[in-house]
Amino acid sequence: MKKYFDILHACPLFRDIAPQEVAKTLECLNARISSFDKGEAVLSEGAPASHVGIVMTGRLQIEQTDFFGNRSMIANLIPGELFGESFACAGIKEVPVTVRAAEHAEVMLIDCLKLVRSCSDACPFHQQMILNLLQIVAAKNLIFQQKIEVTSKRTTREKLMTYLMLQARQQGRLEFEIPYDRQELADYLEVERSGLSAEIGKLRRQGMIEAEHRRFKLCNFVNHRERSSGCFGGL
Amino acid sequence: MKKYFDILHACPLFRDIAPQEVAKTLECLNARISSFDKGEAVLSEGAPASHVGIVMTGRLQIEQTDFFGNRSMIANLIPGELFGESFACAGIKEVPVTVRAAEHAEVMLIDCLKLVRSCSDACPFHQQMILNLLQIVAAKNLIFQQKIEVTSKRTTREKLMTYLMLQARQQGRLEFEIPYDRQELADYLEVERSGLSAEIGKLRRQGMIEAEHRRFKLCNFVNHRERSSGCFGGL
DNA sequence: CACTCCTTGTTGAAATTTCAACATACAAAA
DNA sequence: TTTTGTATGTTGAAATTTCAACAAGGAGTG
Repeated sequence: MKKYFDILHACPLFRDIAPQEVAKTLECLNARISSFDKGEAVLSEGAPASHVGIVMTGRLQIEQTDFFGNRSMIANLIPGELFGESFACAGIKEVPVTVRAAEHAEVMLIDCLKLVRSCSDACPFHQQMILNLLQIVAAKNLIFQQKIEVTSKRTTREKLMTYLMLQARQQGRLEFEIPYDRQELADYLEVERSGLSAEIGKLRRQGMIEAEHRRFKLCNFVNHRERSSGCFGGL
Repeated sequence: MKKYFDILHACPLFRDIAPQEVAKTLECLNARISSFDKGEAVLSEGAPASHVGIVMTGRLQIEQTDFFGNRSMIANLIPGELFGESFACAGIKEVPVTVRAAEHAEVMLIDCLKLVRSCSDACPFHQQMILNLLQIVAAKNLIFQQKIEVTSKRTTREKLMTYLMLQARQQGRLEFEIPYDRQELADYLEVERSGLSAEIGKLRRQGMIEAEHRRFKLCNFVNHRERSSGCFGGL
């Protein structure tokens, strides 16, 4: 039981809610924990999008099936992670994905309507959770926006450079580590791993970057600024 | 003055707030309207991300400048549209973009902190606006997710088919109209217009779709289901 | 050490996309 | 009517990506 509270406490949905108040909050929200066997659907495509879920133990996968019947994996969820919040908050009727237990898993489900409508005694945790939810969804938004900015570039080289520059900006240094290995980076950039390796090699040979494993360093990367300054109206 | 209220009333941020209460809400939020000349920056890159903006008149553009100094246009905002909400709600310090008036424009700016912290007399509009904001941000999330699903496909053909199938699903029919002309569709799919036209022609000749202007019809598209059923564990 | 597994880099051919250019159709304007 | 402009389709060459296959270098294991 303790371990549940540890996970909740680390979960951004419960940020700034005092540990001793979590239990009360859960009661107020009528949160319940359900168990799922490996392969079992936690949420099936077409089911009402009414709940926010939190992985407590085990591992879940979000899948989507296209018109051809091809199933593709969208995300992999580990304990502490949230799912379904965008669907529930956006007010759509049915979830367009299936969430499945990749191994035996326990999941906490919270009715989003309950969360969103203030309870009768207007408890303050409630309000805090709504703000947390807003923060979480907005942050995810920025992550998506950034991914789109990167992957909208047409060539592997441009995608890679855009990604590296964003990382440098975010980490505030020209030398930094990325959270992906080569295959994962290729997946993120939506390009072929071999082509990515080739492009990294090319940039390295041109002296624009240093790269080994997850550590990158940008060299002759930054001094090209202002190239297009004064180009107003052209956009 | 009346026209401002018309725009606000149509703005999703003020959904379910009675027209006669809007003025009071604005006062409570200390909302103010500012004017900007053409080319002037409404929000400059690096400025604190504290406000949500609503375009009242004119037109704004969201720009981003990369490390090379290349400026690229991210969005085009017309009256009634919101901007800055993801940055403000996600709690990041500085906006990573510049919002600029593309023509003379009036903008309403609302301090997100004021919006998010309940006011002293806990007015109910307040709460409704937070929920509206949550709904808006979550809906944008789904739009991004969908765009990523489409553009993550590797070929023009796959991108196009994925997009058309999603449209068909959303509109609930196999014959439907899309909101883009060819150039705009190519931009959305992140492909070349000429290549897109070629691919549409190919699909048409193969009898899989009918297409003229913005009207599409999917024909031998749907019966390929279940091809990969039973492929568990392979994902 | 030998062996396996895994990550990364490399390579060349095939497939695909981009790019530039032009053809056609249609609508609006003169 | 002619003219102009815009949207769309088409084409071929150049550039790029994908694909399949293999090589090299660790890390871990027996």
